[in-house]
Amino acid sequence: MGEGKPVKRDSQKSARVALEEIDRVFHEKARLGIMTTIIGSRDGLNFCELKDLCDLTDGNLNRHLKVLVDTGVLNVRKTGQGRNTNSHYKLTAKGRRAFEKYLSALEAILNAAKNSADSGKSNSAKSSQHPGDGLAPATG
Amino acid sequence: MGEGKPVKRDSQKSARVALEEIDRVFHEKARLGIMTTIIGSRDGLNFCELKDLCDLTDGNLNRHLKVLVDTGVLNVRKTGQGRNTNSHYKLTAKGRRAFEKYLSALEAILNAAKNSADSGKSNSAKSSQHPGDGLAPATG
DNA sequence: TAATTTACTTTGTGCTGCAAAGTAAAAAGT
DNA sequence: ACTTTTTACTTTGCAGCACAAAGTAAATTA
Repeated sequence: MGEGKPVKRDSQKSARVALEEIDRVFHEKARLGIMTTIIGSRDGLNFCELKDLCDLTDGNLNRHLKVLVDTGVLNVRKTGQGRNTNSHYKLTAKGRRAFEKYLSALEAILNAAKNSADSGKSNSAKSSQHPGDGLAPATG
Repeated sequence: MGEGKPVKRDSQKSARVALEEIDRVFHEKARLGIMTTIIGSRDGLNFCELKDLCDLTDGNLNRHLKVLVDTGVLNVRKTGQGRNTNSHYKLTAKGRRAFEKYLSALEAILNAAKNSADSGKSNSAKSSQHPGDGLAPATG
């Protein structure tokens, strides 16, 4: 027993384990937005709806969707041609599972960080109680 | 006009707002690890400690620390020379505030995503058009 | 004192995100 | 009818970033 701060060490460890579960496919602003948008739609969304909801440029959205399709997170169904093209994107079962795993990892990191933030904040005694939800702003 | 799912829309909206608060400086695996590690230490950590705790290569750690220092998130204090160099990194007040803001944004997105995931779950996910394609488990 | 180790720093490369430009077809204007 | 505009994407080019290999400086060991 030489450990002074078991709580902090625990946080670090779980954060590190969770960090390994962070899937780069999801850990990207634009794609995180796409996923958060599409995961709530039962029947998927088409290009234009996504563009509108995610506030991305055409090319940018297209690229990220391609990544998500190529990794099997989404599937596409394209109908029509030219101006009438409709590309309908939908979450796959694998995609959902993978994303939920990512979310779990994020949650673990978040909790670890909040916990650590608490313990590292004060300059003197360790008050290891954490406010349930909001992160208290730093003092100075 | 004509929205049927207020809960989902709410989630999407808050997720989108939070997405804008996602600071690229923190939204990167390695740096997230560094931050999560260093935020729990009252007096900061030196290069070697960070290297050990974050499991990063020298060059990689150095680069990310540089980014964090250059953006004013961390400050460095270097003593000694050559093999005796000791680079001590510590969170700045600004850095702490910024990181806590990032964490809050992450939390909002996480909640929105979880919320949306629940509402979008029911009948999708089973019928993928491209089965069999493995989801790359990007663990590296 | 030559080789090794420690504690970083610099350099090179390949990938990724982003937006501008391009394409195809329908709709609108003349 | 035919030219222009709009819609719905796709392709291309570039800039920036992450990562690791190689480099540097000094202390320690053989």
